[in-house]
Amino acid sequence: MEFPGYRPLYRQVYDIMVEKVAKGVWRAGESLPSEQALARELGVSQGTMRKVLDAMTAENLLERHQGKGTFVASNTQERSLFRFFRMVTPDGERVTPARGVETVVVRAARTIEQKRLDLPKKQRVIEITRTRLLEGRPAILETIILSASLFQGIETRRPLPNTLYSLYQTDFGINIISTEEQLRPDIANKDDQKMLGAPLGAPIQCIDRIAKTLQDRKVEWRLSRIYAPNLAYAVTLS
Amino acid sequence: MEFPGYRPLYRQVYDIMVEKVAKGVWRAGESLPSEQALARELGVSQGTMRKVLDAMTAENLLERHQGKGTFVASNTQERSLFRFFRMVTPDGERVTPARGVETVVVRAARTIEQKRLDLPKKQRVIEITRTRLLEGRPAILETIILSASLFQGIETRRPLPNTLYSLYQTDFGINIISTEEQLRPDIANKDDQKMLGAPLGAPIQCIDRIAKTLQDRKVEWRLSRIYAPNLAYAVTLS
DNA sequence: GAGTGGTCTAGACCACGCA
DNA sequence: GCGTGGTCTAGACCACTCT
Repeated sequence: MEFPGYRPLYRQVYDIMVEKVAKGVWRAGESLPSEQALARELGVSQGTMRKVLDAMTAENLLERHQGKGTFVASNTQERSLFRFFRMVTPDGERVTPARGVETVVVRAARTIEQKRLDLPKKQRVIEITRTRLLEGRPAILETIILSASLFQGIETRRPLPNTLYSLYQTDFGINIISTEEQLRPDIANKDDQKMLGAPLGAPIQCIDRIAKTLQDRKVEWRLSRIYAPNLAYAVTLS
Repeated sequence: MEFPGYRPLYRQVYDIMVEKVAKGVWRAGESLPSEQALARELGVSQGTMRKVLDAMTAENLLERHQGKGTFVASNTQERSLFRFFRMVTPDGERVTPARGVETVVVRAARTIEQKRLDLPKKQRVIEITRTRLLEGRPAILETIILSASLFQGIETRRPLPNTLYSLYQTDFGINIISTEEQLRPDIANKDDQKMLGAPLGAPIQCIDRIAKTLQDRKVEWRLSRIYAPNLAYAVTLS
């Protein structure tokens, strides 16, 4: 690993600004000072400041609106769904899930969970198991693992909202900005039959997702089993 | 639909440059004139030209290298695979497919094909059916539909390369820059059993892909059936 | 009209690749 | 040492929003 002997100014400013946003110097949805003010504050030109703010906007970290100002991006419910929930009808229209039943337990972390979430040893985790409805029918069986120390008290919030990521942000200061997903096909087992009404042996889409914060910290591991014969998982690669 | 009464200069320059790249004014892999030269040629400042070139770089249309120049992005085989082929091992390591058997036919387009590829009526299509190997085993069964007029003569090129997108680019001047995919789980049928050695009823990942050019023209429709028990389809959302 | 982000320019200097 | 892209600045003007 070569350490860069040269660090552009805008890179340094970028790191400072990301740090500030991550630390919550400004709340989600709140407006930042103007370009001018920030540039003065950090002792750089307005052009350099702009480069930084534009970069952060491109990464969905900030939102800028001409005439209004620069705002910390907020995972509103719709936006959060729109970004990370990818199921569509054959026509390409997005569907949105509704809440089903849920159970929450706090327990010791298993080895695999420690590994997937980079948890320290002896860490406790929160396990959320829930179903979600698509088109009025139970269609998704989800197991969600969270670090108990990061999400202290989430087990007492019942019922949980449908879009957990906005809850993470508003109540725990944790802003999910990217996810890594792996998809595998599977066939319905007895659990799927019981919870989703899927015939044994029916095709199931399994999604294994790790959700990460700004600083690339892995904070949620989610396993979803989806039985939705008429829907597909849509993604655009470019 | 409001028509924008105001068109920034860099937008106009962007459109001109994209048009030039699309028309093949410079070949894939070739270098463009320098920022300075292009700016002079189009009568804008170097800063504006830079903004355009940077935007095109961000869209994988150009590549820029300090000290060397600006180049038309080329879908080299590895790059093309890296971008659009998403299968990974449980550890997250990418696997690359190898060529299997293939058949090519030219025939009249079906209604569904006309619709998916926005083809004019009476258009003929080329249908490529092939298998691809993963880890030495037949694992992917693919049906590829192309407009016969765009890819005239491709049916005589046997064997076809593993990475079709570089062939489209080098021999037909068609540069795939984005794809829209829909994933659905399915269970193995007799074809899958025969061609891939999948047990009847085994889980199969189906991918329905439309590939698009720079101008958002839909040029390829590809249906893949994947039987790969130890692999997953990986994607990062951000 | 005041304040914000958005565009555009001109010019200086830096880092990199290559001959 | 030259030419390339990469960084940084200072300043002008434009478009949008709100009051």
